[in-house]
Parts: sequence; C-alpha cells; structure tokens
Amino acid sequence: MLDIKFIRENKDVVAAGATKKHVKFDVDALIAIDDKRRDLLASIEKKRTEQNTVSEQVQKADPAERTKIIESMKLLKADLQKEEETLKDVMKDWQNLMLQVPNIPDMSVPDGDTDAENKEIKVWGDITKFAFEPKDHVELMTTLKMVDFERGSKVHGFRGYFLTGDGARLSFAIWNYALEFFGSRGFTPVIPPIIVRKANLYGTAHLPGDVEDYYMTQDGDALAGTAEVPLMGYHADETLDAAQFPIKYLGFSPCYRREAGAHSKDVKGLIRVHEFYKMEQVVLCEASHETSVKLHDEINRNTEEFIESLGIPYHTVLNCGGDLGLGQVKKYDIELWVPKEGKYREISSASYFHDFQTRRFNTRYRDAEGKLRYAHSLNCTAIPTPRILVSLIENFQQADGSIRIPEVLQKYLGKAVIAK
RNA sequence: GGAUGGGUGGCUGAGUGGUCUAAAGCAACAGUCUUGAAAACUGUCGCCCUCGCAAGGGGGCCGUGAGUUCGAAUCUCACCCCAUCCGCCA
Repeated sequence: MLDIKFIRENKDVVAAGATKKHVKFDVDALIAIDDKRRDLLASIEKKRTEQNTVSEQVQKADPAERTKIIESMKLLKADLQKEEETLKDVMKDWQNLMLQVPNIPDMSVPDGDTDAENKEIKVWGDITKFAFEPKDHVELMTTLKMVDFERGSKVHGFRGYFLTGDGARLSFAIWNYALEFFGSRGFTPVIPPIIVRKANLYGTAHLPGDVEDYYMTQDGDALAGTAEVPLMGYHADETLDAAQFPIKYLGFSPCYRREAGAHSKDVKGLIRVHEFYKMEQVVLCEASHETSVKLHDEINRNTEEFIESLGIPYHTVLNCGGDLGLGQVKKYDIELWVPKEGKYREISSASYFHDFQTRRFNTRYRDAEGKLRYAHSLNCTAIPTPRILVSLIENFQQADGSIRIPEVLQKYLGKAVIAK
C-alpha cells in the first residue's frame, strides 16, 4: 500500500508507475473518493465535537433543561449516524481502491509487458555440451527411480509426484546444504505455519488478486504459496528494534499453488507442481532506498553464488514493468539452464518493496529521531525443491544415464554419482 | 469439540454508564545534586487522522467489529486470541 498523502501529492508518478506495470488504475477516481472521505470526516468530526460538548452539559443541567438538551441532541445524532453510514460506504470503496494502487517501479526497470521482455543482465557458466543425446529429467529420474509420476497422479491427481529413493535423498542433501550456506550468511532459519489467515496474503500483496490461485481450508484460511507470507506476518503490528536491522530470515516451508489457469503450461515433470518445498530469504531493514537496493543485490547474489557453487549454468534477468507484482519496486529472476528444453528456466526471484508490505502489516521501528517509521522489506528465493532437480539432473547427466553430483552436495548425499 | 476464566499504554495493574483528559507503580528520557555514577528529588513520558506558518486546536483508539445511550474501557451481540480443565491426538 502507498501512503494516500504521497498519492495525492504525486498522482502523475503513481499513474506513470501503473502504466509501466501494465496495470489499469484510475488515480483520479481514487482521489475523488478520497476527497469525499475527507469532507465527510471533517463534517463528522465537527458534529462529534458538538456532541461531546453538549453531552458534558447534560450532566450539569437541571432536569427540565436536561430533557430539552437531550431532545435537541437526538436530531444531531440522527444526522451524525446518517453521515457515518455514508462514510462507511465511502471507506469500503476507498480501501478497495487503496489495495489496488500498484507500487512504483524503479527507474532502472525496463519497459515491457511480459517476461519475454525481461532484460538479461548476467550470464554465468557455459551451456552444457553433451557428447551424446541428452535426456530430460523425467526420463532420467524415472529410470533411476528417483521420482514416480504415475503413482503421483494416481494419489494426488494432475501434477502429483512422489520423490523416491535418491530423489528424496537428494532433496534432503540440498536442504541441508542450503541451510548451512545461507545460515553462514546471517540468516536465521524459520519453519513457519503455511496455513495462514487471508489477511497475511493481503499484507504481502498477493491479494487482492486471483483467490483461485490458493487452496483454502474449510475455516477460510489459505495455504500460502511461499514462506514469505507467514514470515512477513511474523512481525505484523510490531515496533522493531532498529539495532537488529537488517533482520534476515531463511524460511523453510511447503508451498501450495493451485496453478489455476496454467493447465496447458509445463505439463511434464517437476517444473510446475501444486506442492513443493522452498527455502526463502526474507529481509527487513530501515526505511532507506539505498539500503533496500544494497540488500536486494545482496540477497540475489546469495542465490547466484549458491547456484554457482552447484555449478549449474544460469543467467539473471531484470524483470520488465509488466512482469512485476503489485507491490514490487524491482525484481531479478535467476534462470537455470535446462538442456533438454534448450532454454533457461526460472528458479529464483528477488524483489524489494520499500514499505509497501510493511505498511499493510503495520511493521514499524523507531528511527534515530525517535519517530515511528515503516520498515522496508525484501525477499528472494533461496532454493526451491524439487524444481532445482530439473536442471541439476539434466545438466549433470552422463552417457549411461547416471547423474554426477556437484561436489558441495556429495558430503550431504553420501555419494558422488547416482546410478542404477 | 465441551466447560470456565480472561484480553486496558513499553511492562505490571486499577477502573462495572458522566471531571477517564485512563489511577498508581515499574521502565525510559531530561534536569537538579555529584569529580563521575548510583540514590533522592523535579519534570517529561502513547499511537493514528485532521486543521494551522506556528503556538496550538479538533477527532479517534482500552482484543476486533456491530449495537444500546444525550454520553461506553464500563451494558448487549458476534468474532478473534490467550490461560486452565475435560475429550481427541502425532
């Protein structure tokens, strides 16, 4: 959420931001409603002043006068109630619109509508060359009994999978390695609840949007698609100690995504599943653009270095305006090389929000002057499983169908090769 | 799932319809005293919105939301959360 005062004073900037994000938003309509809200509020407060003053007189007045005053107050009260009713309606529209105002993308964000227009800003590693015809991860993993899609769909349905044997072991190896890797960079590991109240999804700005994307419980709670959601809710309505900044959490949780409307996309394999696991970097810091930018590069670099340590070729893209979420100021995606597909596939996403999320969550701290300010928030994927297996398996396959294991993972897996 | 008790400022805690502008204590901050500190004393001590150049004024906030009343922390209803007991359970 943006500050309504900021919106009023910078409506052209807000409108231009929406345009850049390819989001339809009528700033003037919001300001018109805000005018109404302010007028009503002023009128209501004036009436309340009178009410407060007269109420005080009631108890001092003698009985005859008292009845008279009370009678006259009834008129005022009826007016007041009518206005309060109107204000309630106006507030509903106002809040609704306020939740839809997109955050303003950074100057450096390229123009563009879809991910096709994201800008490659870095390429690391040479594209894997094979002296044989490479296989895809589905075939490789199925042959090695690392995954079972048939029984996955039998038990869960579309996009269901079982990770079995070395598929499961490799997942544990990655988690353990990632825990150590990110833990040594100052991240506190957290296992959060992933069943969350919907308010948390509004806080992170995943909502308003497509509720269809979420699995809901019979109690009206949602299964979150990322640990970012509960971790941002963690400090809701709190005043943080600025001395602790930057606060760095490594969330580990299952992630649930219905992928509604994505039925024809990425049908095969472990690329797009309903249920997966993810370690996520979540950072809170002081309200400084420079600090946000610095930490944004830092958490993205963390993930790049993690991927580099595994030895998987990747590139990093700077997401274009149209590919940014409502609250995001700027975003990098890291995409890993998938040999069989002959292209890079997203594995990580690093974004910063300024105070867009913390304003919704009411997460504040005291600055040097003792003033309460909204903190800044950022997040970046640390590592998602099993999606990482797609690139890992395909890039490190050998002619006989066995898989070479990156050195850093060997001590966690207990072997250097996965073979039949 | 059932029963009971409870949610008040940074913390403890008083307050059951009208000087509540929320007592008191603790903590914090400033000052006096002191070589310095502690103690003692004095003072300050919430958040949000709004009007104003400012000084300052107005409104709201006692878990959340509705309601009753001229007037609600206080009464009514719903919901959320916490504690304890029973039941169930990895």
